[in-house]
Amino acid sequence: MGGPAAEAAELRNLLRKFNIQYYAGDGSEVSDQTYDALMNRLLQLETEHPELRTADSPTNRVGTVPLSRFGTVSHDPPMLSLSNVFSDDEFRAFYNRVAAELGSEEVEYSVEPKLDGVSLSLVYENSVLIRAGTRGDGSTGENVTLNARTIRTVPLRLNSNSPVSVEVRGEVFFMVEDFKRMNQSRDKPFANPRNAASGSLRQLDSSVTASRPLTFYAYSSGRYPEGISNQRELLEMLVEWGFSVNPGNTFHCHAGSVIAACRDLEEGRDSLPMEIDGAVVKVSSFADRERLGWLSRAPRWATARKFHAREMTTVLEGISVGVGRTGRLTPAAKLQPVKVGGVTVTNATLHNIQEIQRKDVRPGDIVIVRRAGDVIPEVVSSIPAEEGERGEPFRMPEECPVCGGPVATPEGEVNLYCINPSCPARLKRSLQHWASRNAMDIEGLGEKLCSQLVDSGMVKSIADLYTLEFHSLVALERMGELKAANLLSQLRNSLNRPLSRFITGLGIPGVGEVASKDIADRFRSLENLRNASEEELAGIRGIGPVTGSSISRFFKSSITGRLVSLLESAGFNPVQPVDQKRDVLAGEIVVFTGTLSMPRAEAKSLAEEAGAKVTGSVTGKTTLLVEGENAGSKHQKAVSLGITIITEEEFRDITEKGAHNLDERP
DNA sequence: ATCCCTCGAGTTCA
DNA sequence: CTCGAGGGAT
Repeated sequence: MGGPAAEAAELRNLLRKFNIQYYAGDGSEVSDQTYDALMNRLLQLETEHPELRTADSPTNRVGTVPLSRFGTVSHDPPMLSLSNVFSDDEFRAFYNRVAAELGSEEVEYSVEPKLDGVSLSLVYENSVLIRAGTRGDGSTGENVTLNARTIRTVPLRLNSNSPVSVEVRGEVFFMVEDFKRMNQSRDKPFANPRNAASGSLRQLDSSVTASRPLTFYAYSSGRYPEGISNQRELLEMLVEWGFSVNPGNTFHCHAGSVIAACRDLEEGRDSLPMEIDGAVVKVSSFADRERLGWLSRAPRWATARKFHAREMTTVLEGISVGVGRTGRLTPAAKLQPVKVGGVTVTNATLHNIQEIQRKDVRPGDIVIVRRAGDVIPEVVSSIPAEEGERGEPFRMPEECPVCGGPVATPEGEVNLYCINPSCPARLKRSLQHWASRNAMDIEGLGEKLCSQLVDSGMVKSIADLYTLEFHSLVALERMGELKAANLLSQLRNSLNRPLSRFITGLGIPGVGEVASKDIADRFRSLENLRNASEEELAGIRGIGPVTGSSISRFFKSSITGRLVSLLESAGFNPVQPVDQKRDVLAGEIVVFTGTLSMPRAEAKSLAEEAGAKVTGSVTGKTTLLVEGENAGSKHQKAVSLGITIITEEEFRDITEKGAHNLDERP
C-alpha cells in the first residue's frame, strides 16, 4: 500500500525510463517539465526520508550526457554541481561547517539569484571568444560556439588593454518578457523558459539561435584571473570585460543576513524579470575557497539554497464532485497532500469533464500539480503510464452527488447541472450568496451557519431566514445568545437594503452586481421590475436578450417567483435610492491593483460614490490606476498605455476630501 | 459576421 | 485570477 519507499522507487523507475527515451532520440514522450516535476518530488522525498536515498538514484546525476551530433568540449577544471540546502536549518549547518573549518565567523559570502537556465562555458584566448560549451556531464559538454556567438550579451572580444585568456562561466536564459513575446509568435509555444533556453542553445542551425532573445549572465571563471582574490572583484572584472552580471547579487557577512537575503529573493521571485529557482551562496574569498576544498562532486565553499518548487508530482487519489449555487457540478481533484510553492495542497479544481479528458487524468494517476505566480493550485497533466496499469477514465455522476436528484445538461452547454431546486448544496450556496458582502451583507451568516441552518431543516428557502426565532437559533451548535441576537438584528437590518443588492442576492442566472445596479436604477422598485416585460429589460444598456429572458423567467417561474413573494411577505419592499454622487471621479474608469489597506469592496464603493466606474483589468478604456503595496503586472500595462497612476493614499484624499482635481496633479 | 471588453461564476489555503 | 459567454461596437 504505497508509502514513501514505494513512491520513491516508482519515481526512480519513471525518471530512468524517461532519461533513456530522451537521449534515444527525438521521440521523447515526456516534456522537461514532467521530468522536473518528478525529479522535484523525488528530491523532496529523499530530503524528508534520508534513509530512502540510494547511490543509483537519478537525483545523483550531475548533468546530462552530451549529444554526439555536436562536437564536444572538455572542461578543465570540470563544471561541477552545487550541494543543495532546502531549509534555513540546513543552511546554518553549511554555514557552521565553513566557520569551523576556517576558524572564523568573519567570512564574506556572495548571494546570487540562481537563474533557471542553462550553464555555459566561454573560453577566451587573447581576449577573443574561441569556444563555447554546455556543461554536459560536467567534464565534457557540447560545443555550441556558433550558437553562443549569436547571443548579444556574450562578448565576442573582451574589453581589455592587455590580451586575456580566461574561461568565463555563466547562465543562458530568457527574460520572462522576452520569452512571452517570443512564445506569442509561435504555433507551438514552449512550455517554460528553461526548456526554451536549452533548446535554443542546442540548435544545429545557429540562425535559429540568433532569432531567440537569449541573455547571458556571467558568474564565475574556470580558473581565477590573476590579481583577483574574491568574488566581488571577479564580478567587477567580468563587468569591465563586457559581461552582464546579475544585478541581484549581494554580499553578506553573517548567517542571519544571508538567510534574510535568500528569503527576500524567494519572496520577490514573482516580480523579478527572470525565473529563479534558488540562491547560490558562495564564500567570497578565493583563498578561503582553497582551504575549504571540494567534496566528490561539489565545492565545500558554496551551496544552492533551493526555493520551494512550484511544480510537484503527487497521486490523484480521487475526483469528487461538488454542487455550486447554480447547481453546476464541478469536479475537484483529491490529491495526496504535497508541498508546492511552500504550502500543502490537497485539492485542486478540475473545472469540468472536458478539462479532465483534455488532460487525461484518471484516479490513481501520478499528476503534476502547479502553483504558479497566482495562488490557486492546478493539475497540469498526468504522467504517461502504461495503459493497462491505469484506472478507468472518470465519468461524471448520473445523479446529483449531494441530493441524489436528477442532473441535466442544458442545450448548448457542456456542464451538468443538478436541477433539484431544493438540493441542500444549492440551498446552502444560495444562502451564502444572499448574505455575501456584495448582496445583502449580513454579518455573521457565513458558510458554516448556512450549512447548519439547512442541515437542521430550519431553513428551506432564503425567505425562511426571516422567520427564524431566537429560541430555535440558540439550540444550534456554537450559537450563543449574543450571536443569535446579533444575527436576528442583522437580518432585520437587511430588510432595508437597496433594490440593487436585493436583486444581486436573488442570484438570477447571468445577473451579478453590475447588472443588478443597472436594473435597479432603471426600475427603482421591485414592483416595477416584476411587471417589466422582457423587451423592456433587454432595452437596458448592458442587458441583452439572453439576460433579459433569464430575468423574466425568474419572476414568472413558480418556484423562484414564489420566493420573491415570500420575501415580500417577510417584510421586503426594496427600492433604489437616487445616488447622490459627489462627482470627483465622474467619468473615470478606475482599476485597483496591489494590496490595499482597505477591503477591495470598500475601495470600490468609495470610487463609485465619487462617480467612477470600477473594472478589474487595465484596458484601453481605463483612465486611472490606483496602486496599493506590491503592484504587479497591471502597473506595467498602465504605464505602457499612458494611464494616470495614483497611490492608495492619493485616492483616499480624492474621495474623502472630494475637492481634489485629478487634472491638477503634476 | 467578427472582434474586444465586461461581467459572472467558481476557485485554494493560511 | 482565470475562464467563458453575453453584449456592444464596428
